[in-house]
Amino acid sequence: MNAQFKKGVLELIVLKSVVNKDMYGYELVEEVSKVVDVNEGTIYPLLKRLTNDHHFETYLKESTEGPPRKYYHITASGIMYVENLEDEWVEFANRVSEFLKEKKK
Amino acid sequence: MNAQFKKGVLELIVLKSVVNKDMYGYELVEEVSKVVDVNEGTIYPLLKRLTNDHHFETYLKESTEGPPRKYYHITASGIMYVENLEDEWVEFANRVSEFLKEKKK
DNA sequence: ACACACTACCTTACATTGTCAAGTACTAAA
DNA sequence: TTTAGTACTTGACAATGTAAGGTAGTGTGT
Repeated sequence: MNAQFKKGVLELIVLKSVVNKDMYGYELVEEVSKVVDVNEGTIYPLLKRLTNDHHFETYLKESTEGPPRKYYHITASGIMYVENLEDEWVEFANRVSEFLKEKKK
Repeated sequence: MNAQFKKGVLELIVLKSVVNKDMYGYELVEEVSKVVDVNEGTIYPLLKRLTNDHHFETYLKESTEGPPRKYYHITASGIMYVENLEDEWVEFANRVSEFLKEKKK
């Protein structure tokens, strides 16, 4: 899978995943992997960035299946950010699709 | 416009543009700009990369409107490469669109 | 003749983001 | 007690787009 295509889009997928319910990192790796190939080394730094930018708040919770989980909760700022990001993606993808369709004629 | 979304996609747009007819750099900057914002500093290094990878061959041609133009012609290798890249992009964009649609429910 | 705008190309320093590989540590099953 | 699965972290690296600057040819207006 082309690594470049994912740039910026993984952020969108992670944010959208967390909008509905708080999730922890390892869970997100699996969730995002259903859409596009991704590995831990990509997701954890991304979560840290989004937290530093105040789009996420975090809290720890014990687990019976391993070490404590760090849960991510989206903030009001995160909500605004993801809505804007989604609009941008849709607009971008549509423009590219239109271009490719034109070229096919 | 989100700079990250463009990663890899500009390459696709440039390649697709040159499939039909040979084009020169400055012309490509304007062509690609119709689809997504882009500047010269992005396109010229990209053209060089694709030429180094033997996806393009180049030749110079005089112009009455300014300095000589460097034309880019796609090679057989370039054709194969762009077809594969387009398939990957379509597959990728569909997966992301599906995911976003799911989240909307 | 001179300045300016437009065409056309190139390059360097930089920022961002994804990959790979390694490491830490807890729980449970073989 | 070794192994597998869960869970988080980090550092060195690669790829690609951006910004800003430079060089040079052609044509227009003053």
